Amino acid sequence: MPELPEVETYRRYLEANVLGRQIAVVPHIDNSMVRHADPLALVAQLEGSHISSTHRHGKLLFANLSRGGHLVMHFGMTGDLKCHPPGEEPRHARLVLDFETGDSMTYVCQRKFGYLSLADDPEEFVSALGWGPDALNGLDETVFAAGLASTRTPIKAVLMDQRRWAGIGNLYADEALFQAHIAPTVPGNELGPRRRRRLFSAIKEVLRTAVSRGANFDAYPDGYLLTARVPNAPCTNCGASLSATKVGGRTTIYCPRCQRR
DNA sequence: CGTTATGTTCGATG
DNA sequence: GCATCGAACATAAC
Repeated sequence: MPELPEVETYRRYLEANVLGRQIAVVPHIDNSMVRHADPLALVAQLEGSHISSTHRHGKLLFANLSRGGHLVMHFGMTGDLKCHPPGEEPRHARLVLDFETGDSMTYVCQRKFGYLSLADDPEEFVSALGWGPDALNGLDETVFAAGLASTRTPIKAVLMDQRRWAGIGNLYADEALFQAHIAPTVPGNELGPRRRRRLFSAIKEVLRTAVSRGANFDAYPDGYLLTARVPNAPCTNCGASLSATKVGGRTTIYCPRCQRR
């Protein structure tokens, strides 16, 4: 579940359920998931801390720890957060926090493509990764235009490149291109000002809408590709059969009739 | 058995 | 340096 809207939903979940509650003990951690930090140091910072605030940049979530530092969470393709009674950890638990108040919260990551870390400063961590501004809160049209103008790479691959701007993955790239009526294979530098503006607006609109619905696909508006993103399904816009292909190495679903080159 | 999966990185090649 | 392609990571579902 982990593109920008999903991670923003996790952030709000932390704010609503975990903020200010002291972590008594960390009964389980998968050391192989910890990057750029010492697992023992991470546990040491977690135990006795409470989360005092949260921050998100692209697909990265940061939890400010009261004893110092930030717990960093990346969710890969299969990450999730879940509160539950102590001792009832979900499958594929990679980090479990037991709170003094009684229950627990688990970071789950089935495929282990995500990672955990400990950072002094969130924005320093982000810039060390070389990532661009947050696609929802930090990306402006000037940067967007410059990012497209400088490359012949297919627009979909450009949208997913975290070094240009952070947070858009395979599904929301398809959705934004669908809403903007732009074919995924168009080279970035072939989009004129008009279509570029339409795409910029579509990105913001799609991300805002997804966040406001808690990244729940079932709650997305009629006409969203993500409500029926299946090869050969009828386009919600024109009824044509949706095509499937690969762009940027990822499965891509689009309408060959309404999305123009 | 083979294929696919909401992510990212690295190496080979042109 | 840039772009493209494929493989790799680890695990499950169909």
